[in-house]
Amino acid sequence: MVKLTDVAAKAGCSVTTVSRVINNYGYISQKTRKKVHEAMKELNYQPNSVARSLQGKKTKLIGLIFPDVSNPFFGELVSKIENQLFKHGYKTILCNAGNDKEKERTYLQMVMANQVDGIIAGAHNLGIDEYQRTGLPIVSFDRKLSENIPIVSADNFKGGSLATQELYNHGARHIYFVGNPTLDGHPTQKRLLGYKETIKELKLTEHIHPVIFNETLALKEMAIRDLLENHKVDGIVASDDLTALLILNISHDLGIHIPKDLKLIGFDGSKVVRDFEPRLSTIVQPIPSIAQLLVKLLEKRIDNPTEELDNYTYYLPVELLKRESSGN
Amino acid sequence: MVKLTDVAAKAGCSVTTVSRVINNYGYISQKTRKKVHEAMKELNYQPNSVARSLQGKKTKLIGLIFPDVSNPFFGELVSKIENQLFKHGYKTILCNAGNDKEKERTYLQMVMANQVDGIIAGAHNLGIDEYQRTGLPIVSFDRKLSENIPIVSADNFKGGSLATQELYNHGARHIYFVGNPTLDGHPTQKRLLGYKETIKELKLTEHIHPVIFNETLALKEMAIRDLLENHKVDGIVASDDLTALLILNISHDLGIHIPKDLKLIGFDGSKVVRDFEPRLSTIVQPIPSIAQLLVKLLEKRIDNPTEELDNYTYYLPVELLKRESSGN
DNA sequence: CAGATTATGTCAAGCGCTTATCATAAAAAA
DNA sequence: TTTTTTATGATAAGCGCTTGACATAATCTG
Repeated sequence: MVKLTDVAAKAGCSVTTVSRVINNYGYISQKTRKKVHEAMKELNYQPNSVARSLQGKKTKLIGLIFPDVSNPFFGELVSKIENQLFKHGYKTILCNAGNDKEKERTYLQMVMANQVDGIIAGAHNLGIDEYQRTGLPIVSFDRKLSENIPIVSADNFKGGSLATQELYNHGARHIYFVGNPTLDGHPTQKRLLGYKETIKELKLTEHIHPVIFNETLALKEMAIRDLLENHKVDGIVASDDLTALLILNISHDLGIHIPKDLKLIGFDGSKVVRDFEPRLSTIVQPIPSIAQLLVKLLEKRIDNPTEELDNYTYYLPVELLKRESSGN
Repeated sequence: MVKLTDVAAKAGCSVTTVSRVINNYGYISQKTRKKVHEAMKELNYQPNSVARSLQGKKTKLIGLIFPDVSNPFFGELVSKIENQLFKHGYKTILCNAGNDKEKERTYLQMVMANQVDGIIAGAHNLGIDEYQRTGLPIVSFDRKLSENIPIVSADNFKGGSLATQELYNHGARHIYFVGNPTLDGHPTQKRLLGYKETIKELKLTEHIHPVIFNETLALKEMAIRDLLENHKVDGIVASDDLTALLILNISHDLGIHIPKDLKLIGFDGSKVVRDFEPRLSTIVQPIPSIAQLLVKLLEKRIDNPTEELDNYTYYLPVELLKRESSGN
């Protein structure tokens, strides 16, 4: 482990001088600065960030708490966030909290113990206060944690509405909402509300068919099969793309033709799904913008924790991607 | 920030005693141990891991360097690894290196500066020596870095072979390998070798049609379109599932029926692809086992850096998932 | 009850780095 | 040349925690 004193020795100056170069304060001549930099390079010196942190310097670590990167949407989101963070000089500590309260709690403790500079919260198994109690700068994705924690989210309501309207425009009149029916501030709730409102405007009857997120594949398939076989349905707004894909597949098995017999639209629009299932219409969340804004807000909080923001709620515009499945 | 001294005060004992219960050494009565634990709980105390690390204690941080979690395969792999690490008390620092040499290098520096206990290397833009030079415990996924760095990988050769044989069994005689053609130790190379060997055994002619990983979607599509339109082909071994999906889609566009006109098989078998594209035959990598083994080996290295392993190369068995696309 | 064992405390050094203070030296400005 | 300004060094304290050395109680054993 090469350390500060080694650099000083190599550069032929005092540790104070080296520290001055690194932290850029006090008087330093160009000549010594160069000498020091050369010594650092030659020795391949990296200031021990652990020791620096102990002085109260920033750790440049951010805790990312999300459900699961094996889900393509979260995978892409986390990927973009990590990239943004990197650009701003931060390292990412990743937690896949799944729907595991205990794991999320433990991680919260862990990242605190590691003196992270802030947290981006995207999994929401825990209550507000557990996050609040960390005393750390936090920004939230897709769910309101508290008044003073900024929340970034796609315009889910608008998305639900757009999706419903799109199916209607292509002739669907028995339009179901299929997906997570929970009403507890989960992001899909707003999608549902957008659906409901539009259904009302269109003077149609609302139909909600629950397919729970955390269920096994088989149970989800059963629920969908039940819907397709036993209900009069000619349009489906799926709460997310994966559910939509399931519907696509099962329809095919049952000989239901999409979009002739059934019009379908998903939600999320991750790149993977867009690129590799080109038949599926969907509401696209602006993942790169979400990532950018989350990081920007978090950094603002970190640099100035007390400053009030002029806005704590950000709804980023979604986009309707029209493809075959909705009737195009 | 509640600190050790606060706990000591609360528990009515000395810092030494508190430290003794935390680090579990020396003599401690059950009574005091309990008192201390209660004090810690009441104050919601977490030992400052930064300060501990400075004493040379483990940081319990692991650097994960992979191409990109927005790819479903890596998403799932990283997810499983993170879970394993968590079970073993480690936190995960995530780096999506993409194919960016500079970013990978910078991350390597960063994680060193953060005193990580070890690295799991899955992106391979850099040379051996840059990893070697870290002096950290390392395990590698899918590529040989050096003699003394354990490498875990699926049995890609066997996979390539199985895939080819499967297409043959269903009647294909003009079997192409489509994907990354590089020959530099990239994991797909072994898949290609498995294909080649089997083609030879079957007394067929080998055909390799390059579709480069990092190209844009449009260019990949062009390459595939060219293949399907201008070549006599009735079977395709794709180097990975995403390429296979592309082929599936383009075939459909061109009115080529799979599996009647063309038999197709992919590679990777991430859960997302398996669950949501049930038509696709593929060679399934045992992601959970890979994750488990990587973590197990890394921990072994961390706990005993000098101990020689009895094996530095691990090929985990792949599984042929037979579905419609290959002719079932 | 003496001696061993167990339990706790006090004190101080140190992990690698930052930073303030004070002192001194070299260069630039007057 | 004298005064400022700029550049560097020596020294020490401290971030929060660990750990060893040493001392002193309290408890247990035979």
